[in-house]
Amino acid sequence: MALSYSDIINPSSKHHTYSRKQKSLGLLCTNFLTLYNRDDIDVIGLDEAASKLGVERRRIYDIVNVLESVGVLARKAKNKYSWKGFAAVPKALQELKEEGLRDNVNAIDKQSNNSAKVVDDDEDEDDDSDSNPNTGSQNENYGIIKSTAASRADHRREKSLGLLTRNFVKLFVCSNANLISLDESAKLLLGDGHNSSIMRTKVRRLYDIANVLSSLKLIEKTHAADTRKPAFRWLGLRGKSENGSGDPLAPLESRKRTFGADVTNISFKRSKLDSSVDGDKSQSLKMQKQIKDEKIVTVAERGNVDQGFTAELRKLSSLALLLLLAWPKLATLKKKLLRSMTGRVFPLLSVHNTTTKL
DNA sequence: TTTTCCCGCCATCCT
DNA sequence: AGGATGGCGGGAAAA
Repeated sequence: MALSYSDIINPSSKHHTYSRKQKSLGLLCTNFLTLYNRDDIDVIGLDEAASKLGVERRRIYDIVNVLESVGVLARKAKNKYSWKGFAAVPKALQELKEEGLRDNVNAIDKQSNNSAKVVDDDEDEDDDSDSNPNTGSQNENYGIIKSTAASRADHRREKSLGLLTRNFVKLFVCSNANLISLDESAKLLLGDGHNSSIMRTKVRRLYDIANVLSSLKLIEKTHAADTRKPAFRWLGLRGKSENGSGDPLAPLESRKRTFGADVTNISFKRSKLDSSVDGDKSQSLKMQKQIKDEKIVTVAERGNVDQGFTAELRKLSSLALLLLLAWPKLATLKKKLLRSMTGRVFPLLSVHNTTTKL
């Protein structure tokens, strides 16, 4: 069979031992896509997907939740999702953008109570026990956040992978920063001060999300321009302008379907494993990332003045915006700041970015 | 070592 | 009750 070994770059691969790479969420998502990204697909059954892809149900939930957040899928019923395809992504992103801008803007007058939640939150630190924290308080979040009814135990939803995904995407879509590291994200999506434990967990989730978003080519992993710290760059719908009917996602790469690609994930347990049969697959090579080398954060007009300083300022302002977006408590301060910042020292920060880039 | 992040236990949310 | 969902974090493969 196609024996393109799991990794072209693995000459010394003795007897393949357990490899996380072939079990990654990203790969699973890619396989999921090659399996269902077709016009004649309507509904997708979770069990069916799980067995076809050779993974346990649990993993399907993981990718399905983020795919749904971006519009590629829509939950139809129990165990059933409908395929929307990449054609639905632009709209979903647009909505996320509006939603994000809206509810950080509608924080206008809220001085009465101190804490508000829009992005995400958790409970108080340290014990405290008993007595449910929130509840009674008159939440001011007007609509937007989807769920119309605030079910009591709906507290769970607030930590869902889906919500996290949407908020993560909002960070990119609502600001002009297109490069951000996961722990910055975690910090932004969480209040700044938090248990390292909470943070760690949040980052774990972000890794999961980032992997499938990467598979979708909505983001790409790189490194911060200055530091070597890994970070993710927003790609959005690349090579998709106008629109012409259909869809298409494939930015470049006009390859048709990938025949012979084994879409099934071999199921080796995490420990040892025999050597019978090869489990290759590796459907097509990754795809050349050829996003040119864009320098630092966002484009910005090519100034030739204090390049370095300007870049730093930009980066700073971007982070500041993100922080503000994620921290509704600072509504008032935010307004003042934006008012004074906009169109001046931070020209590229004008909130109403306009033109939906994506 | 640190960074990634898979695995699957088990709490929750539906039927 | 029983099945569908999906937090959550241990701990091991990858840098």
